[in-house]
Amino acid sequence: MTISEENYIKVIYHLSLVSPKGVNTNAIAGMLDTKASSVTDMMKKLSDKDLVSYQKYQGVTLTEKGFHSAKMIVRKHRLWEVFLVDKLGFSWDEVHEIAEELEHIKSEQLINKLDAFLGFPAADPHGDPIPDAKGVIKKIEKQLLSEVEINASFHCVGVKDSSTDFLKYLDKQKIALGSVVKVIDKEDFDDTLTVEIDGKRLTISNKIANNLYVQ
Amino acid sequence: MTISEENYIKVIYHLSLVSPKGVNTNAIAGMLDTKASSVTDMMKKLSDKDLVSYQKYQGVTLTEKGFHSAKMIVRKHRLWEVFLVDKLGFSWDEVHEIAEELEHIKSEQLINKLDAFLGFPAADPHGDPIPDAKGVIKKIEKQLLSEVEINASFHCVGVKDSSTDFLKYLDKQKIALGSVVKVIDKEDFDDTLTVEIDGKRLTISNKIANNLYVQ
DNA sequence: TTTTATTTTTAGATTTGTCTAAATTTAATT
DNA sequence: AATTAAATTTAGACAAATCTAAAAATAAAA
Repeated sequence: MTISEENYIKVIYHLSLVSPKGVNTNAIAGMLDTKASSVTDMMKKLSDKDLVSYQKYQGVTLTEKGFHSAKMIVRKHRLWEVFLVDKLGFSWDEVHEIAEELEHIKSEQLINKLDAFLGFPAADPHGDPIPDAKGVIKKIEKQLLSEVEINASFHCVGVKDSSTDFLKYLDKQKIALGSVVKVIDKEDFDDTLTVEIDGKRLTISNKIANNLYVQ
Repeated sequence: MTISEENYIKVIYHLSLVSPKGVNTNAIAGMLDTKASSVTDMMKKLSDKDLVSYQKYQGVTLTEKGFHSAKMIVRKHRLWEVFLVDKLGFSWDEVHEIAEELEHIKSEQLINKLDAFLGFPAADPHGDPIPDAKGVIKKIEKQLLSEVEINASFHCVGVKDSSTDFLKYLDKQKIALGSVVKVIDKEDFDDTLTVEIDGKRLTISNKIANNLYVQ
């Protein structure tokens, strides 16, 4: 697979999680910042290689083969992110772009040795699960902070939105994966939350709460 | 720079060390397993980018800019090799190909953090020096084992030939960088050496001795 | 159910890096 | 110095991945 093909497969994988019945041409084009016509061209090629099933105007889905390839790319991306944060000292908002390059390095031996070196981590720095060497993904039990009951305690296990702005906000508020959150109160009008994080009281907008996973 | 451009620059760099007056089109084509006409095309492009100075039929040399780029690529290649051997447990004959891919990852911050993580190594697993962040290369004092005087002791500091076969031969004979070598005798007829390596006596052909650096 | 709007695909062009085959230049040999 | 050989460059073509503009199909609205 070329880097370009891998990028298409990866995007189709992520979009499939939201629309499992078939991914739209325009949606793919939007994610890859390319034109719909380019997507159509590539779908024909990926279909010839039996990585996607594609019928004109009907959207695409990954084949078994394409699904497995996608998970291997995601595995590589997330393992490299762990390496960058845990070993090299990058912060969690700096690693995505570098991992976008590293995920295309080919050697399977490399990624399995890296996995071992990192201690077989279950999740990347944003809390997203890492597929194992066979492609198995252990689902992480989690709820959005915006949806949990009041007066209960949780700990942060992941973010839904990994944008730099959101991650930097969390850093500023000293919220990290593993932090303990107790929901004190929820405002009826706009769903603003009052929470206690690692003992400190804090007010959190619904938009924030809607992007933070807890367990 | 594209990956292809980087590969050309790197090859010109290595060939320049042997022919500093100008590198031949055919020599480049040979190293990159491509055709002379492709090299000519690329030389025009690299010349337009001020990475090489090129005049028809006269061979090419690197400009200041090209020279610096080359050293940064070599730096990345060798640091990744150290990572693969020291941290992931690859053997020294397995790392070249993977490093060929890793050397094209773009982030400067990444490579400097990797350098620090590895403890600012001076040389890669084959004994080749690693340029620092500014491109400075500390020359490693070394001689070929085939050229040293008899009855003196040295230690192995590098290999000239990094082919799998040669490296595997050294592994088999338990010769590693750091091993202590004493030259006992040299056969006049074919320059075969009798040596003592880490205490064990061994007979070594001139071809071997001519690919092993000692200090 | 037409008509309109949106989405998707086709057709043809472009760029990058490569190739083959022919032409040109330089080097080597007689 | 003339001829032959080798190296290098040019010209034209091709595959991969992309684009624009036009055509076709599907979905939405009147």
